[in-house]
Amino acid sequence: MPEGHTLHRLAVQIDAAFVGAPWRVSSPQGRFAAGAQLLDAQTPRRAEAWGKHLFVHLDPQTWHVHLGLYGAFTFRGVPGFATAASIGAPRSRTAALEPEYQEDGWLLPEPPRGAVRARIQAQHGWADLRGPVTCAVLEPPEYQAVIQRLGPDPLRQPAETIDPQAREAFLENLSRRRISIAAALMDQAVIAGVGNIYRAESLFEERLAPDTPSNQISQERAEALWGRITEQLRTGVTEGVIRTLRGKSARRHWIYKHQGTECLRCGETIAARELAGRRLFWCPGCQLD
DNA sequence: CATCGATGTTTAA
DNA sequence: TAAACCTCGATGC
Repeated sequence: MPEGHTLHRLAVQIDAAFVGAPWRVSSPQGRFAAGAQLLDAQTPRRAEAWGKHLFVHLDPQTWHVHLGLYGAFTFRGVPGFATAASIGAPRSRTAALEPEYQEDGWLLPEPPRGAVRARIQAQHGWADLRGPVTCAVLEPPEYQAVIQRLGPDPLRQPAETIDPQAREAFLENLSRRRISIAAALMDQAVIAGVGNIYRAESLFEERLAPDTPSNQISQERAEALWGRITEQLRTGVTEGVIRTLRGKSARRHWIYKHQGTECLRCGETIAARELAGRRLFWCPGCQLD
């Protein structure tokens, strides 16, 4: 589930579990050996999410992680060390840990299983990172370069409010592009944190046709879309999964992966097609403009 | 046991 | 536009 909500949950959890005390960093798989050596024994100062990017700030460097399609962190430790056992792409649940401490007072970690790019360890637990598309140590100018390419992230607005500046930046980005709204929402320079599921579900709830040119959407509709995405992402952070559909069924989404079935709002058959290498889902019956 | 597919991005053609 | 990256649960035989 690595859309924006996942990374914000991850930042919160890493902050709670690792920030403020020296950590141990290794790369059991070996592909991050040099970076791990730079981070090892440092004290992480702050974890931050921006869109689908995770940054853990040390001094003066920054650990940069992007989970991509199938990256994930798994957490293990004493009870209370971490709330979620795994954050990122789906991972099987593991059995409860039998805590055992080493002579130095640190929890004895289990041997890494599979391809663990990075293991970060605190005194009472650890986390393993598998399958990220990005795992790198950045110097301050490199960090600046990464965030300069990112558009506004709805989850960086103050809690329960809309930041007019961020929303305005989104509107400005839409108006300056001659691409469809479906393409624009996937462009992390337009809005950071939206992926294929939030794209489908937000356009559906706003009744926006995916092929509408982004620069032809009225200010009112664009502001409503920003508000809708904000609400959906915040629900994702709270629940840990993307849920746009409320109700008694286990079904979470209005249209994502429900092509060929009846739209729950208008009864028309939900459609799907390929757009820029990703599946696009929409309802031709009620997403009309 | 083999193959497929996925919430994503970068690079090459 | 296509392929590569890289992991693993789900699916199929």
